[in-house]
Amino acid sequence: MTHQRPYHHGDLRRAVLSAALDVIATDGPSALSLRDLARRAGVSHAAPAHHFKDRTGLLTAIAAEGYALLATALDEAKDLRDAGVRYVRFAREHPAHFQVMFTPELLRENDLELATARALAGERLRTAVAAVPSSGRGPDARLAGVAAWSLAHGFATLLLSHNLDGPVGDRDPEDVFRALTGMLFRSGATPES
Amino acid sequence: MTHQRPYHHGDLRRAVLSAALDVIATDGPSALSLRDLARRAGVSHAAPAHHFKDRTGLLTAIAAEGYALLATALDEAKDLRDAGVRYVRFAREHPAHFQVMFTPELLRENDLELATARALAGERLRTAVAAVPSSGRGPDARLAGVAAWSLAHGFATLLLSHNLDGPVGDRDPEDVFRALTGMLFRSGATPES
DNA sequence: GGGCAATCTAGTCACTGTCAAGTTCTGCGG
DNA sequence: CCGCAGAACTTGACAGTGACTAGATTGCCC
Repeated sequence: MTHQRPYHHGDLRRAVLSAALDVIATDGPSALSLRDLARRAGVSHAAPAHHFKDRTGLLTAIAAEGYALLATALDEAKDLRDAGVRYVRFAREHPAHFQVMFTPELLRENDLELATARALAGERLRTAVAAVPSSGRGPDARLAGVAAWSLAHGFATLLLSHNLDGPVGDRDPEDVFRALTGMLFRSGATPES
Repeated sequence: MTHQRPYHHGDLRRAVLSAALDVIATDGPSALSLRDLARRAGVSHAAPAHHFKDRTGLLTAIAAEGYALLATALDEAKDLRDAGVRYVRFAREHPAHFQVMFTPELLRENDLELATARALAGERLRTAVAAVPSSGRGPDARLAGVAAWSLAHGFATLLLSHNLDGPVGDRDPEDVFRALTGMLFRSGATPES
């Protein structure tokens, strides 16, 4: 596969992508520089633009890849709680993807690959919600989906932004999340006007 | 009437801040340019740097202001659900603040003003959680707080990233959120539409 | 008034994304 | 095996950016 490459890199697209994921995970998307990525790959400054049209194209590709990864992760979920756990795990294992996926102003929203990947992930989410018997497909099956998604998404987001470092401490975040869902969905949960 | 633009702007700090909020709300923090803000204020390109040391300083000031606004909003909350509603309302009314507040890599974390404002907002959140009688101050009062925060934060975040445009439709997001909490924290009170 | 610090201007430097045009390699039909 | 179309990459240029500096202007307080 890869051997000597004086001129052609071999798999520049993948190299740039993974370098970008590193940068985003540590310093955020705004610290991303195409020239820096090119430097890391040992390639001229304009080479990445050939694979991803521009900066937005690179980020869009990352988001699409993220939605695809999320879809496969949710695919194997046993029930809704497991789907939530997998959602949180995905955010922790792929923080760069996660961050970019939910920052629409960085993406080319009309990109085909992005749209299909996102649609697939949304489908997976919806089936996980529909698997809960009590929610049925009533008018508030949607509401249940929004509730579950909000909880998982909020937890993941706060986790990544280091806002739960205190409360969670050194416990396994997935365990904490499981405890959360057990608390909310048990009958006779904490009443509240 | 004001005659020709004087040498001194008058309130450049406020002008730059509000222009920055406009830009961030529509195009995100990465689209923010100090030079552009200076241009909008009709001032030389280096003028903003005198008020906010650098780009990071500007964003840090915005985040601090955001935490202060959030603290006062939560201050008047009647109960935990109301606090959640106010949290969502804050995110919708101050999307730029909200976005910057939870993007730590854009901020100067050791800034004093930021730290105190954040601490105050956190205090308000904690008292709102503690006001729920059954949660008491047991070992999972923390857990309840994380649950409530995650739900509200996730809902707000998904809302701002236009991921709930479908499910929520044209309903008032605050009403939807109220319905959510009624669903999760089931009690004697029937969830309203 | 006189001085002084806050405020703003003007110029520079290194860096960035993007474009256009050139160069080198690869795959493929003949 | 050849040759050539095009993909992959380079090179060079341009405008815009953040950060820094030195200097100009102004309001303000004694």
